[in-house]
Amino acid sequence: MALEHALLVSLRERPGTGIELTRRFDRSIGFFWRATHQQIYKVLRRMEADGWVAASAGDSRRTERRYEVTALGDEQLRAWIATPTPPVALRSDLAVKMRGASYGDRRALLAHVEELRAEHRSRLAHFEQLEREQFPDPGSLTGRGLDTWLVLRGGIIQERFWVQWLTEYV
Amino acid sequence: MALEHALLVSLRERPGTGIELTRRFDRSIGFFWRATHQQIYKVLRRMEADGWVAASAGDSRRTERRYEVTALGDEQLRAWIATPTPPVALRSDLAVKMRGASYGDRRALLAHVEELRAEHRSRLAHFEQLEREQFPDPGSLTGRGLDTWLVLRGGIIQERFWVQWLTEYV
DNA sequence: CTCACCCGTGCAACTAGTTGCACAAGCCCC
DNA sequence: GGGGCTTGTGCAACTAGTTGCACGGGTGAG
Repeated sequence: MALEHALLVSLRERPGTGIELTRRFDRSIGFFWRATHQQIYKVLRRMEADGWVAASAGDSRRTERRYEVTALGDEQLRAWIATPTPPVALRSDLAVKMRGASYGDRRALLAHVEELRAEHRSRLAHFEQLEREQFPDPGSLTGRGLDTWLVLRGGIIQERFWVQWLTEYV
Repeated sequence: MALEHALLVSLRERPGTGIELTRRFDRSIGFFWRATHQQIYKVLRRMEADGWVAASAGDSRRTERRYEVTALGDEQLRAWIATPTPPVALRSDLAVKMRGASYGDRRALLAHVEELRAEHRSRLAHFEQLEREQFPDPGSLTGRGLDTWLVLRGGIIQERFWVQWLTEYV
């Protein structure tokens, strides 16, 4: 149920249209919450109906709708952030395959693991580069900048988890 | 779509009833794929209809149904393990909350993070104990034992990821 | 100018998973 | 040996997310 709230966070930072939100999700929050544009449009409509966000006509096209957070939406976000979060487990097809390797083609699985490891390596490198470029001095951060950095750190550490695990595997 | 296949893996190791599978999911595979008993019963019925598994009457109660993998199910599992796996991202409410901390009660969030960190710490300790007890000499493992150990390693490394990240946070 | 293509929005149908509850069989205690 | 409790199976209703497609309004090439 976090998609609504992820959208609220994004819209609090800056109002935007459906497609803009979709693109913002390709970075930062998107490390930890992925969504298709269809899902985002659907949820935005519902949030509008519930009064969490308000839409205004955009300027570039007739059909464009620019959303911003209402007072109610703000309150909802605040309340949600205050509720405790149960720890969620990662769902990984790959882990299931590893566990069942005896019942399939072990050699082929190893090749896939190798590929995935390369992919995670390059994502890790990408994230680390982002960190160097955008947060050269993390010690001085506060407020939203700090929050963004901490989530990026989560992305980096997560990629390290993958690289380390898959390296043990191969 | 991995639940079917996770059940196949579990049933290949040993035939079992719905409730037994539910309990097996509380460990090992369950680190990476959690499911409620309702979901498991539903999927077992579908798999039976599709001919992936066969049910026989259990001994302890009239209604008990003991499932085992058919030749077709085995083939499906083998084929699935051979298909490449797209990398899936972790979905984390907590990350969204961290990212939106400016718009809520930062102090309360920190307290929750602290709690979750303690929980991950204790799970990590539990997993490490399992490893010591059940795999005193990992170097000598092969086949299914090796697979089980490697997945447990994934669970351990994942918990370390959480502890590390949340420690950076607080 | 206009036609072909692209882009942003969105609907429809489907699948996966969750929540809440029901029911029957065994068990356990008096 | 009967009444309440627990356990295993499962249905029903709902929510979240995915996949595939449609449509209308620009935009740019000829």
